[in-house]
Amino acid sequence: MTTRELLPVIDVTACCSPLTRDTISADHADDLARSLKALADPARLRLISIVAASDGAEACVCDLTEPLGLSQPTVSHHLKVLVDSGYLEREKRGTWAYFRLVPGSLDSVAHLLVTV
Amino acid sequence: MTTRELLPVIDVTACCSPLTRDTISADHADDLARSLKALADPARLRLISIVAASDGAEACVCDLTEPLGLSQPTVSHHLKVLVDSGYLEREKRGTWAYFRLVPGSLDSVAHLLVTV
DNA sequence: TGGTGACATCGACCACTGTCAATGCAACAT
DNA sequence: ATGTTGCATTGACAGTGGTCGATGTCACCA
Repeated sequence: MTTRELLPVIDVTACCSPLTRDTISADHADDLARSLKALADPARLRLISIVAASDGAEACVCDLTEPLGLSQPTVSHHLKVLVDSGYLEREKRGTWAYFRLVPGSLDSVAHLLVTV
Repeated sequence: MTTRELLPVIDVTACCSPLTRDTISADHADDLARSLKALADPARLRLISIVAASDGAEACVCDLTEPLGLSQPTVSHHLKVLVDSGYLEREKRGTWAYFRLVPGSLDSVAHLLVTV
C-alpha cells in the first residue's frame, strides 16, 4: 500500500486532537467563574435557600443570622456578595433590609453551565 | 373586634417571616459548594470546554497547556481538581494521559442549582 | 434630645488557593 | 543502558476569601 509511509506521521501527532467546535472565550470563562464563585459557598447557598423558602419569598438579616450560626457582619458580607452578583436584590423598609431572589438568575447560570 | 389586641404582637414579629418549604441542609450545602468551587475557576472552565470540543471528546495535557497559557504543572493541578470532583475522567494510554468529560456531571450540578 | 435596634463597614487574622520552578516517575526510542 | 518525552508531585510564594469584634450609620421611639 502506498499510504503505508504516511501512517507513522499521523501517529506522531496522534496526541493532539483537533477541535470540532468553538470553545468558551477567556472573557466568558472569567465572567462565568465569577458567577459560580459567588455561589460556591455553603453559607451563601443556604442563604439563597432560606430566602426562597421564606414567606413572601423574602427575608431580612434577622431571619438569616440564627439558622446559619454565623455572626451578623458575616451574614451581611455574604448577602452583599449575592446582591453584587445579581442573585439577590435588597430593599430597605424602615429599619429592616429585605432580600429577595432575582427571578431567573439561578436558571441563567445553570443554563450557561451546560453550554460550556 | 376581639382580635384587635393580637395584631400589635403580630406586628412586632413582622420582620421574621416563617418558612413555607424545606431549606437545603448544611451537609447538602457543603457538598454542592464543593462541586461549584471546582467549577468556579476560569482555567478549569476553559479546560472543560476544550476537552468537550476536542475530536473524540477527549484531550491530553499537551493539547491543553498551550491554549490556556499556563504551565504544565498548573494544568495538571486543575485537571486533578476536575477529576477528583467527578467532572473529568482520566485514562492513561502509553505515554499520554487522556481526559474525557463525565457524561451528565455538568447537567446534574446545574439541576441541583435550580432546586436550591 | 437621647436611646435603642437593625444593618453596613472596617480592620485584622487565618486558612485556602492558584501559580510556577524543580524534581520524580514511567513509558518509549535508540 | 541511556536519553527523551509526557505527566504527576513537591515546595514555596503571593493573592484571595471567610470570619469576627469593633465601630459607624440610619430609622424609630420615648
